[in-house]
Amino acid sequence: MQKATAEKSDPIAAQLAPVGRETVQDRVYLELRRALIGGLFEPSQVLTIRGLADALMTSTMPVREALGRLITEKALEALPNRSVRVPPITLERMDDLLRARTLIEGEAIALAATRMTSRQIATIEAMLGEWDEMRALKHKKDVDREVTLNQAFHFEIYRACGSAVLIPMIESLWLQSGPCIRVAIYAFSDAGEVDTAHYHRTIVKAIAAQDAKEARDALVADISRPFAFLRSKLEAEAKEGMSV
Amino acid sequence: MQKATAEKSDPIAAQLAPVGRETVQDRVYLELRRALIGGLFEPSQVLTIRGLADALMTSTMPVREALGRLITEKALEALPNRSVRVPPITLERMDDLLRARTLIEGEAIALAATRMTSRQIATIEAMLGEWDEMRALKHKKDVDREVTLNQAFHFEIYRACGSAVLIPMIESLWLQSGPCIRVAIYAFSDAGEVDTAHYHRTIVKAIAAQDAKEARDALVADISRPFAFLRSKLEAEAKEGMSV
DNA sequence: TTATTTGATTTGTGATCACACTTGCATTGA
DNA sequence: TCAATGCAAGTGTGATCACAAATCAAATAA
Repeated sequence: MQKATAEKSDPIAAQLAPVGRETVQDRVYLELRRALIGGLFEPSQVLTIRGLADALMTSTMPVREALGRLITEKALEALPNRSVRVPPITLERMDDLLRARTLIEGEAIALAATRMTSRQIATIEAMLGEWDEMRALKHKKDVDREVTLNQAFHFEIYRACGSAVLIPMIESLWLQSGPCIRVAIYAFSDAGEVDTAHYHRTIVKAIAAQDAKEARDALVADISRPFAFLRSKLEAEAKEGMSV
Repeated sequence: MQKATAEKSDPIAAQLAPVGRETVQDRVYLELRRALIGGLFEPSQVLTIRGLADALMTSTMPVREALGRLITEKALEALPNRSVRVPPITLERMDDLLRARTLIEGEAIALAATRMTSRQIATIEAMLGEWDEMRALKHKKDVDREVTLNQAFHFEIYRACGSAVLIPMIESLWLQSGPCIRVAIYAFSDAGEVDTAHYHRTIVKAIAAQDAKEARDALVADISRPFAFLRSKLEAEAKEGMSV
């Protein structure tokens, strides 16, 4: 019995879960992904291989490969100096990202709206409740939790679209817009919280009714908001920079 | 004068082109990309780091990093055995890829249709002529050249859409559908050539007229064809497999 | 003959090292 | 005082090695 595959005849194997063998590189990659989507790095911040390796308590090898992967999906940027940084925010890039996100995530939610099972719908409804719960005790604004919950809500829907091609593209888009979004949420967290829950409720309602068009519209409104916030902030800063 | 930046005041610097410093890893990555889009690897083929390193005449280091990057953009697939292969063809994946491509490339060409300068339009018109030229001496069917020219034509248009976010996504989609397309072209190269030129002419005409909708429709028809070919081939094989 | 086991080879992963380039700072010169 | 020079620390890249896991083939047992 040298085989690695679990055999039904083995009564012990049936009780054991496969232990999995994820590599250090994968852990580093996923950790950096999490940090980027969560906005833990700020735009234009420069990252060094050895610095990250120290922080993550590994050698440079897994880090450099993870950085390379993040650069190819445009989550990070390779400077001509060969140093790498998280891409800076510009108005053009924001608009570009928003257009791509409405296009692709809109398509994904339209597909999901006609495919989600009642069980899946129940899951995102439960998330709605979790959201209200968090908002109830809003004495401390827990931006991290807010971001995480928002991500979980959206991807629970996207997963249901059934497209193995669209979902990675959406993840890439979130990776790219993560740093921007965090800046927007920080700047407008008070104004943002209320509306987010409202839009999410609209989305759930539309999906429950299997109304693809309504779901898409609600989603577009949801993801457009932080971009609009950020845009107004950037424009204000630009104007201020002019006058000073 | 230690500075690396070219200075206008220096009469010598004005005549020298920057030498550039692309890494071995980049060359390996681009070479593998080219091979994948061109369909030089066949679906389900397994690739080894040391094998590629020998073929490319480098050490394993640049190759493994390039493979990692290609895996993150789904151009290659990491098996649980930790070996990597080019993804196999399935009907579901084909439909998935086609849907994503019509969605995103359709949007890109619609944007390009309203933005292309007369100079850019002249460029793709010239490509049309090149296509006819190649078809004129079709005694030997040069599939490589056909694939290359087709790619150049499409990306000349996509580049004009002005979206730094959409273009890399399109490249990723071509990377993923490259192996499938090559199989389709090989199987139906005789039937394919004529129509390709026709659709490309329609596309150019629509763009020249700045008709975004017509351009999108023509593009969708163009990229749907090889997928439809491949689909009929796969279905035929599946039926054959049933009866045998 | 067929199934299992054993051993040799191949393969991916991570660590370490050498080298070249960049960057920052102190020193030197006008 | 200010710019240019030179040195030192830091950083990315590629090569090589050690190790564990996987694969394949021959040998053995049923």
